Amino acid sequence: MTTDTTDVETPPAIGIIGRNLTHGMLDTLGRAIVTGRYEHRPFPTEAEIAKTHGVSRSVTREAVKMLTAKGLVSARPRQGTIVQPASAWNLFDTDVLRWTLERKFSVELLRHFNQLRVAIEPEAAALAARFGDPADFAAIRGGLERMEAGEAGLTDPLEADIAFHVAILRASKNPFYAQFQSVVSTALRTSIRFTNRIKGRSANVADHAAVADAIVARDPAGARVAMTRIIGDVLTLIGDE
Amino acid sequence: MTTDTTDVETPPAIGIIGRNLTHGMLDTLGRAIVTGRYEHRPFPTEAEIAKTHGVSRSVTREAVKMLTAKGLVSARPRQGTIVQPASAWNLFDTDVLRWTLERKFSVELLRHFNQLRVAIEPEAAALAARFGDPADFAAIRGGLERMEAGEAGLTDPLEADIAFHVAILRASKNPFYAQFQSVVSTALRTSIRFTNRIKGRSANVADHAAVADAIVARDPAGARVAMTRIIGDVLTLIGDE
DNA sequence: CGTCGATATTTATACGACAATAGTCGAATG
DNA sequence: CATTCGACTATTGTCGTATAAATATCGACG
Repeated sequence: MTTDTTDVETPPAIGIIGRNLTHGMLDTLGRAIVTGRYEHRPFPTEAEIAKTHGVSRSVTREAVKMLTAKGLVSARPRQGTIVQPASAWNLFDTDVLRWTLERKFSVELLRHFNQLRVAIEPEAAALAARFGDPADFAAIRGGLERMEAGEAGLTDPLEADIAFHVAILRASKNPFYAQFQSVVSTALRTSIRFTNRIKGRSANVADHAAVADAIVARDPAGARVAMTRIIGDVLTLIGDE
Repeated sequence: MTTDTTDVETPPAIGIIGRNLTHGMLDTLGRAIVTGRYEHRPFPTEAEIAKTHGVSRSVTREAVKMLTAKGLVSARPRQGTIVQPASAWNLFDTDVLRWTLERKFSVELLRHFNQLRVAIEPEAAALAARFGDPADFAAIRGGLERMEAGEAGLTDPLEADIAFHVAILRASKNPFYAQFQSVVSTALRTSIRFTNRIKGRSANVADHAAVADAIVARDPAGARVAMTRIIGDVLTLIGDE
């Protein structure tokens, strides 16, 4: 009946990943798409997916619908489900971001991350200096103090670093900037593996303090410059510009 | 049976919007959520949605799953579907963006748009100057020429403007920047209603030409400055900084 | 009064059936 | 021989129902 396509497909391993079958299928299919498994092979039909993975067609359909919502695929009757070009994918979706990381943990991806950060974060710092409220400042200062504590090995410096940058994004009071929390977190988490390896940095707490000081002093231009220095350093480290 | 909640819900109007029932439901529910209809009211159960809209529960489930994929809601057994805080929404999703626009076409939203653009586009122009290829340059020049033609009323100057900015985003050769095509397009489309109203601008073709020249001349810094001027003008027009 | 269990509610999963749609291919016709 | 129209078919779209799992609520009991 269904042509024997039980070749290299993921074994009937029922979705162990997510919290339910649908999320498991979503994860499996999403990773397969981002990995490029269906670049030279047609995306299977719903019936085939259901059969090869040992789930019902309902689960399959819901997973495919979620992939559609994330822009990875589109479905039309009779034509089947087709993988969309990567340009149509919603890269800021946390799932897509995770799958992308698992695919290629490359320097190129890291450079793209930081090319984005060098645009976003200085402006975010400037906005934070203009619109941040005392609670935001407290969060920023908190991240900074945890970074200092991390210098002494008391806390995780990476998590403190992330908290610092995320606090600034939130302090910008612009919902679009807040969207970059996941991207920046991911970038920092993956960045640490490289930057720590390339150079014994970490002692940039002073730079971070300069950003915080400028923000609290309501100095947008100063905050922008100080933040640019932080990320510019990272970019030069990984060989950009 | 189901408590009489047929009050102000959207009438049984079967999804006329999308290309099928599921997309119609997605659009209806998404717009309702973004509009804030369920801020002070619990999100209905799947059975209620299916009943009030006259569709099957399968259609409802698939629509809810797509909303989940976009971050608007989360569902747990027995607890029902709950609307997520706006900070969890994927604002860069084209659907969410559209619904957001339909909700509040406010100056505040326009300012948020352009606060994002002032961060993204100058860097995109700089990247385009470094990594753009002849085909990209041709697209940028094409948009510029269409803008000039638009000056004479030959073409739509807005669409030409959009094409110009989108071409630069694509020329950055960074997939994250390419993601902003929809945001920038939307921002420009809505911006025109305000900026044209506030001031008889439009004669900024010279500024755009300066950006294009710098990019083609492989001058990243010049491109960045020139692009900053374009968007800075818009920001001052709408009263920011 | 507190803790534990029964119960009910809601999503999660499953299966089967039919409808709608749109490629494909063949036949009829000019 | 070419062209157009129609039947066929594969695939998603929609529906209804049934069962399972999870968990909030409430009542009973210690």
